[in-house]
Amino acid sequence: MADFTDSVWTRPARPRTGQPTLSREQIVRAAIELLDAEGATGLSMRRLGARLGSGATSLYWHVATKDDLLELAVDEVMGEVYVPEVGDTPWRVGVSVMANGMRAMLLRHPWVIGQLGTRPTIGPNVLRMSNRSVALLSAAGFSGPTLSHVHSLITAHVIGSTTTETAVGAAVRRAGKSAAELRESLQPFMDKTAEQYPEYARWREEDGVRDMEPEQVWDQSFGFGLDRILDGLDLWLAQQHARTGDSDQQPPGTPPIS
Amino acid sequence: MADFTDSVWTRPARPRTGQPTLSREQIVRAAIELLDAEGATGLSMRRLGARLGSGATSLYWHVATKDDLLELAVDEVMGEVYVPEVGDTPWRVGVSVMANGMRAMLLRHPWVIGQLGTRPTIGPNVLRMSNRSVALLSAAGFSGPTLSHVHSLITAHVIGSTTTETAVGAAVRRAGKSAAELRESLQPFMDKTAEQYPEYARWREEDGVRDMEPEQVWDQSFGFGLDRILDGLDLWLAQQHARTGDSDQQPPGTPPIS
DNA sequence: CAGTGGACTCGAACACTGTGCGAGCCCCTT
DNA sequence: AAGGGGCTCGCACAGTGTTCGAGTCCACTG
Repeated sequence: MADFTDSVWTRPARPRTGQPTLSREQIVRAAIELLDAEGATGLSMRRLGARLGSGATSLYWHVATKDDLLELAVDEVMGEVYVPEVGDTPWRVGVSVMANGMRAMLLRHPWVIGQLGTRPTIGPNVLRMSNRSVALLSAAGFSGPTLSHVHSLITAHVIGSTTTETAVGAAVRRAGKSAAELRESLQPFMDKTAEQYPEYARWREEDGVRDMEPEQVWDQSFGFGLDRILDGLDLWLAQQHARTGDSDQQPPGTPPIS
Repeated sequence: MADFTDSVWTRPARPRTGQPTLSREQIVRAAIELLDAEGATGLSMRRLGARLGSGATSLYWHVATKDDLLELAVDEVMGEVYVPEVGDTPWRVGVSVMANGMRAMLLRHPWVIGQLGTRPTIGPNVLRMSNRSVALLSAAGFSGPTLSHVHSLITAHVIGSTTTETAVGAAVRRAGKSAAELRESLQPFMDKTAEQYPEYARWREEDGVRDMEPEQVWDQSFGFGLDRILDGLDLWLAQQHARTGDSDQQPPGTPPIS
């Protein structure tokens, strides 16, 4: 049984010599390509081996198990998200950049979502991100357990909203139609269930979303949520300041209402 | 290829006669039990069949595919979450009850998380929940696309925060140790990486979480985030009211700061 | 009452999956 | 020249989801 202490990250990497034809980095990169192209079900050791021009079981010299490979792949793509250096921008902007960057990355690699619930991510790139995030939030005026909660709140919003977005993305892809066509073909079913759910139906008529690009709607929804969260956090900071009574030193954030 | 139009919910159920030994409901219930007990990897058609005392392939008469079965199972457990009737409580309370209920359900059935990113959930119980939620938010003063965004924001917070929570839950379970023991055994690794990430390390020392029950920390984190979100939404409602100028008619919500 | 058809169960089989094992290759060191 | 370790890979095993066709049983019709 795999102990958590014994994970890809805690175990020492195998020493390398010579010029082997395969390398861990190469395998991870190829795995990511395969995952991007065909989703989580498209990745099998045999197919990955074929893609690399080698036997399937050769991979096991460089990677202990498929699960480890996935963990490596997740951390690798986590490295794609940029988190601003502290002091470069107001904290709201810094957090927004991080959140939007992480969302964009999850949309580029939708298979990551399915991995996040199965094991905690503690790879170097994730830790690097966390480090930056902590710096950002610490400078904003958060500390102790609250800082942790704020970090969780931001990433939870990214993960949560992206989860539902990739879900319908997957459906659209499976159907092989455009999102609009799919909604069209789903219409009769929705009409039928709408009869049972009056509130839902009433809202569906007036939502005024029918003639927008789906992408725009997602972006808007994500941005709206993030803004509300940041507003709520700003409010909390203001209250905290009022309570402790040091009203002379402003936290380096933009005011909640512009 | 499975069209989305052709899903478990749009397809008519098979007509039933006689007293067959298997039923769709029974299969779904057993599947949920298996999933709860052993996680997503523990569910296989053969094992499910064995549990029900029947052949594995008999299940395919009642359920078109394993994917369909999972969809049914997800919707089934979605039915466990209670969403208050509109008017019973202030909207903040109503939303809190819904969010906490959904979180509790996801923690009871951690395998659901892994399903949410792969396909959209449009089962009857989900629709029932959405209907209630729409009613709640509509009464609170949200409408149009914003209402949709608010609904997404709430569920995203539930899904996102539960995702990371179940992730470490899975690790704890795999390790076969308690959460405390696991963190203990992970300590040397964390210490080593902490050297590289100063901010992270500094915060880890002062987070003051080390001697709390992990469950309490999760609860606290979730509650903190939800409160910030609700504050942000209340603020938005207030601004909206100020803008449209009807200051006499208060929305039926508790004030943002008590 | 005989018989026909449909609801339902199930075993065999197919094409896959992740992974362990041991044989073999190649190059570096002694 | 001999050895050994890094590395590749074919075979095999246990298990997966799903298809197909044969078989059972019951309700209805002629």
